[in-house]
Amino acid sequence: MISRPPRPRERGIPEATVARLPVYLRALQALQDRGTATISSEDLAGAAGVNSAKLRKDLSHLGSYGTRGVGYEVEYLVYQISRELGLTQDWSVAIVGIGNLGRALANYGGFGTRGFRIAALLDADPEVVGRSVASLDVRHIDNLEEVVRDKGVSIGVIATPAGSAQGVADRFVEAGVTSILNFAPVVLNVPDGVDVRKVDLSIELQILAFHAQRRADGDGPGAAERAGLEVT
Amino acid sequence: MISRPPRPRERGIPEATVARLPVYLRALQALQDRGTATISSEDLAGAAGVNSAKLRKDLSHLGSYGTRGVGYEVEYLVYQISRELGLTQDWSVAIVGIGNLGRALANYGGFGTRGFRIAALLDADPEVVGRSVASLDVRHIDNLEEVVRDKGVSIGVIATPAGSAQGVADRFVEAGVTSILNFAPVVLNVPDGVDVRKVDLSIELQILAFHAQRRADGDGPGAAERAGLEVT
DNA sequence: ACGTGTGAACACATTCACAGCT
DNA sequence: AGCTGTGAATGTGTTCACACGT
Repeated sequence: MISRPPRPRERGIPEATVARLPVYLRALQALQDRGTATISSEDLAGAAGVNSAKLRKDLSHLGSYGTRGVGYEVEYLVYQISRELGLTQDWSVAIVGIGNLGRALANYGGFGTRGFRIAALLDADPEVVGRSVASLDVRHIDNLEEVVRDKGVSIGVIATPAGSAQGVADRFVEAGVTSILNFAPVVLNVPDGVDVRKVDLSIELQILAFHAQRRADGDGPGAAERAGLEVT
Repeated sequence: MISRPPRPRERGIPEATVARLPVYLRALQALQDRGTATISSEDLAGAAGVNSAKLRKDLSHLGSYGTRGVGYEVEYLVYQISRELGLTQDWSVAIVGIGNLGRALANYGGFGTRGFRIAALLDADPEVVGRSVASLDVRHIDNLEEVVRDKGVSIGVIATPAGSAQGVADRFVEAGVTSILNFAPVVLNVPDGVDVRKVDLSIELQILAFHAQRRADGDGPGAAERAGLEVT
C-alpha cells in the first residue's frame, strides 16, 4: 500500500550493506509475487542467505521500517530498498563489445526487474556492426559519444577483449559516463569521481581453486570452515 | 629461474588477500611477458590498482619473498602466487546451462592463463544437446554425475535460468563437487563444506545505480568520495 | 510475548610509519 | 640509500544480547 510517512533516513550507508540490499530486494520481490504481506528478519534473512542480526542492522541503516513484535511489511520494504538503490528511476545502459558475452548481457532480460534499460550496443568489428541483437542494432564504436549524449547513457558496460577495455573506458569517461561495469580482465584507470566495478570470471575461479586446494591439503583442521561463503 | 628454498609459509591467508592475489598474478604475468625481472611494491601496486602498503602486507602473508632495497623477483613471485592459489595443478570445470552466457564462458579462452580445463558442457534443452560449442559436444544434464566422476570435475559452473539453479547445485553437491560458481540470480542452499561464489549482473548494476544516485543527490558534500572503487 | 533496533564486544581489513636488512 | 616487512593505530564489518515498543 506504500502510504506511511517518508522517513528522514541517515546519510552514509555502509558499502557492505549496499552490496546486500539487491539480494534482499530480490528475496522480497519473490515473497511479494507469492502474496506474502509481512516477514520477520529471521525468515527474510534465511531467504537471503545471511543471519538475522546482519539483516536487521542493514535495514536499520535505511530507517526504522519494521514493526516490533511483527516484522516487516514486504511491499513497503520493496519500495524503500528500491528507492534507496535508485531503482525508482530508469538508468540507461550502453554495452560495448558484442561478442559472446556482450550478446549474453544484451539478452539477459531480467535486468533486476526493471530500473535499467539497454540504450545501445556498440562494437568495433564491421562484421558485427549493423546486426540486430536483442532487438537493437549494433552500432559502430565511433558513435559512442553521440549515443551517450542522445540516449542519456549513465552506465557503461565493457565486454570487450582486455586490450580494448582501457580505451573504451577513457571514451566513456570523456563522454561523461561516471559508472562503469567492466567484464574485461584488466585493471581500469579512471579519474576520481568515476565508479568502476569489475566482474572477472578467472578471478572467481582462482579463488575457488584456492579454497578447494585448502580443503584437499589441510583436510583435517578447520577444513570446511569457509562453507557457503559468497562474493562480498 | 625458480630455485630458492621453499619457504615455511603461514596458515590462514586473509580472505581479502586471497581475492587480490589473482589480480597481482595477472599484473606479474604481464610484466613477465614484457621481460621485467624485478619490481618494487610501489610499481606492482600501481599496476594492480592498490596501494603499496596493502600489497606488501598481502605478499607478507605468503612469506618473505622480496628483497629489501630491491623489490620482488617477478618470476619467483608468479610461481609462489600460482602455487598458493592452487594453479600448479589443473582443475576440471563443468558448465551447466549452454545459453548465451554458457557459450560465452565456454569460449572464454584465457581461463586465467591455465590452471583450468573445461571438461564438459551440459544442458537440459534437447535443442542444444549434441551441438558442438568451443570444440566440445554439449551433453544432456542427465549425464552430470557420470561426467563428474569420469572427468574428475572439481568446479561446477551454473549458467542456467534462476529456476533450475538450485536443482543443478544439489546434483553437483550430491556428485561430490565442493566448488560452485553461480551465475544464476538466486541464493543457493548448500551444505557446509561446499564453497559457492556468485556472479550477478543485476546486483552489480544496482550497486552502480546506488552510487550514481548519491552523486546526483548530494552532489556537493563528499560527492566523489567513492571514486575508482572496485568489487571486493 | 514477540521481534525489531541498537549499543557494546569482537573480528577483520586497511593504512601509517619506521625498524631492519641489502 | 632504498625498499621490504611489520607492529601499532585506525577504520570497517559482524555478531551478541537485550532493552524497548507494539
